[in-house]
Amino acid sequence: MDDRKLAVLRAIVEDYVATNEPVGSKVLAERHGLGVSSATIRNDMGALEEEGYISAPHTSAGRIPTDKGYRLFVDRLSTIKPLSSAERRAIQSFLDESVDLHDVMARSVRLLSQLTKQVALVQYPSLDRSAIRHIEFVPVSTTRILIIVIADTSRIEQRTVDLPNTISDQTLSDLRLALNALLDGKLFSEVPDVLAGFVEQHPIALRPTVAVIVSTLLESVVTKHEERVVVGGTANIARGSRDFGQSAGQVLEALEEHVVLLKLFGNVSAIDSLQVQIGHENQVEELRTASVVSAGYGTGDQAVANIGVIGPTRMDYPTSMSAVRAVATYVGQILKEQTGV
Amino acid sequence: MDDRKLAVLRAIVEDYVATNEPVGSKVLAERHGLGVSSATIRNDMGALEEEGYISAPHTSAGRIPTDKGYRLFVDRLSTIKPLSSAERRAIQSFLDESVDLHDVMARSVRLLSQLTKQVALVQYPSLDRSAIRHIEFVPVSTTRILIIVIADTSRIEQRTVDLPNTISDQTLSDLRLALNALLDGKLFSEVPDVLAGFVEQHPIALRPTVAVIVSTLLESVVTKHEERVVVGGTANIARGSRDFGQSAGQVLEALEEHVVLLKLFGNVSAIDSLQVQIGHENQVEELRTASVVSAGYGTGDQAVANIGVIGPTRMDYPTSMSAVRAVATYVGQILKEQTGV
DNA sequence: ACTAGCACTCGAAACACTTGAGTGCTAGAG
DNA sequence: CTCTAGCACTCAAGTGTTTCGAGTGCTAGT
Repeated sequence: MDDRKLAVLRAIVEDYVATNEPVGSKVLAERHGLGVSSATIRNDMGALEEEGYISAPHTSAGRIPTDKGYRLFVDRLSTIKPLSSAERRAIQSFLDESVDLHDVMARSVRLLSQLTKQVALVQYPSLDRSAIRHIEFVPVSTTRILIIVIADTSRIEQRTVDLPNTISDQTLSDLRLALNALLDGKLFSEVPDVLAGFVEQHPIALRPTVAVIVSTLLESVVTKHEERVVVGGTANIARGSRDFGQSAGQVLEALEEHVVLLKLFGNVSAIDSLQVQIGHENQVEELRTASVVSAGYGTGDQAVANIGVIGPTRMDYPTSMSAVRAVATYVGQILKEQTGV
Repeated sequence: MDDRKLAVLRAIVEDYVATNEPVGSKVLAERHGLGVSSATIRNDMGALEEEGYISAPHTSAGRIPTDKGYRLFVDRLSTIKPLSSAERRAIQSFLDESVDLHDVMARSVRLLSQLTKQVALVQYPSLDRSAIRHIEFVPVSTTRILIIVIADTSRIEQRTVDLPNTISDQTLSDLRLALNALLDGKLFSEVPDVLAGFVEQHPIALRPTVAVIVSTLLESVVTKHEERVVVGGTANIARGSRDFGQSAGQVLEALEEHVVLLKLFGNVSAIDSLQVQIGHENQVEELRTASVVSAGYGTGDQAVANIGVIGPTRMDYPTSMSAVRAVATYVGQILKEQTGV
């Protein structure tokens, strides 16, 4: 593809993102130093339109990039804009103040939405990728206990469970020791295998009780564990209200469905790998006019969850990408500091 | 005040809430069975306007209620519409499926926003009103532990802390037992008093370590504990976009500031007491065009936090009030079931 | 005390008209 | 062969004007 045509496309994208107005050949020739006249640019634009990279809302308006145009821009024309060192410091110090996991999540989402002026999405560390650090039983009454599972990613799950029989403090304590010995450091996904046969190792009188505890444990770590996602900066949707037009409500609605958000992220992407989904490329019907920029984060070399932003396809990709990458990196670091050895 | 004038006011409020159009004397006479002609109603409307209960956007439009008008309506003219038993069952069964505190909060906020078509706000149980159920230490490395505080309201706080010296499992266990013995059942607010002098009871060699633990504990339960609030149904703002007009963005923005939300709720209100703040009555500058309906909830006779909805002053108060009350009651019940004895 | 009738007001919708940015095409220059 | 200048054409958006009608306040009458 012609070099100048690419330059024209880049100029169109950048101008449109900056002004939110369809961009015409004239301003392009004047303000973007392409060194050719508007007529020449018109020819190139014609060709670009032919090939599907740009389109005109109507005859007498300028051109706007299509999803395909943005895709080419992201893939070949843009360089991820590095953050200023002041920004980096600001991010780091803001996240450093977090006292616990919720705080880290809340601060990241706020940070990201402010940096990008988009809606930010932050997924809690996925239990599928967490290991057990500790299990605790807290007696609530003689036949009722609170089971608490602490993951190495700082996530804490709790379940209340009613026991068929009363249980002594001593037995409970023994059970706790036994389970911790077995499960400490094990991945959540390994738990069912490790616990196979565990119930049968106990005296018959105790088995119903142990069975209830084990099944609740299994339920909380494998079957029914939720993926949690935090959303922030929804006000940014209303702000640039032109972008989503009438469908702003639909977008907001979709963002309330956490299932949708997870679908949007797809699988947990590898650490440091930026993923960009433009417009129709994402999996969610209602969000076909939106783009998602996401990255995985994690404490080691393994990613534990995703983080990202969602906004109109007309988005400042270079900035969003660098912000997402930076925040993902720092969140990983903080988490490592808080939970690591 | 004249009975008929009150009836007219009620009709205006109900009609305006239903149609979102300024209501004129004619439809009022025709559709609300007041048994008098439009001219008579015009006279009454004139009087009501004089007294500040309604106002006209412009000469040739109908009237709309003022904040003062809504206030009178809520105080004297409306009866809280009871929910159908089907609705009650639906609420109960939906909340019954919750597995833990987060789940209860998430489900309540969703439920409330769907029932009222407004933005729902649910505050996590306030730590100020919680007591300690259990404290746990999980060693992360030889000089680093995770402190976990479990409240009787199911809230769990965690902090990672670096110790000045290594600590043996035995010492840690002793410490845990001692602290639990001291603090179990104590209100968070009582903790500082109870722990006064605790450090000094330990051998000098241990004191730095104990001091760090105690100060972190204090910090997490008193100084720096957050009030957490969940917001849901923000899409409802965009939906009836006429209501907030251009300022929808501002409203969304305000709702992202959790400090603002707490200010909005004010103090935790008593259990079962519905509170209604109309328009300018609330404490938040940016939300002067919004009304808040809230109630306290709790596991016993003491409320532990607030729950409510926020929407335009033009809101269906009877429905909102009954929904808020019902959800508050059920949330209290569920929490009691999950945490209680 | 209520109602019928009437003149008046003023926003909203409809319409015609103008403006100007942007286009495609063609002919000519380098 | 590539670029540029010029020109006729299109069409959204803005502007001014007109019409329409819902709603009002007032007055006279029952």
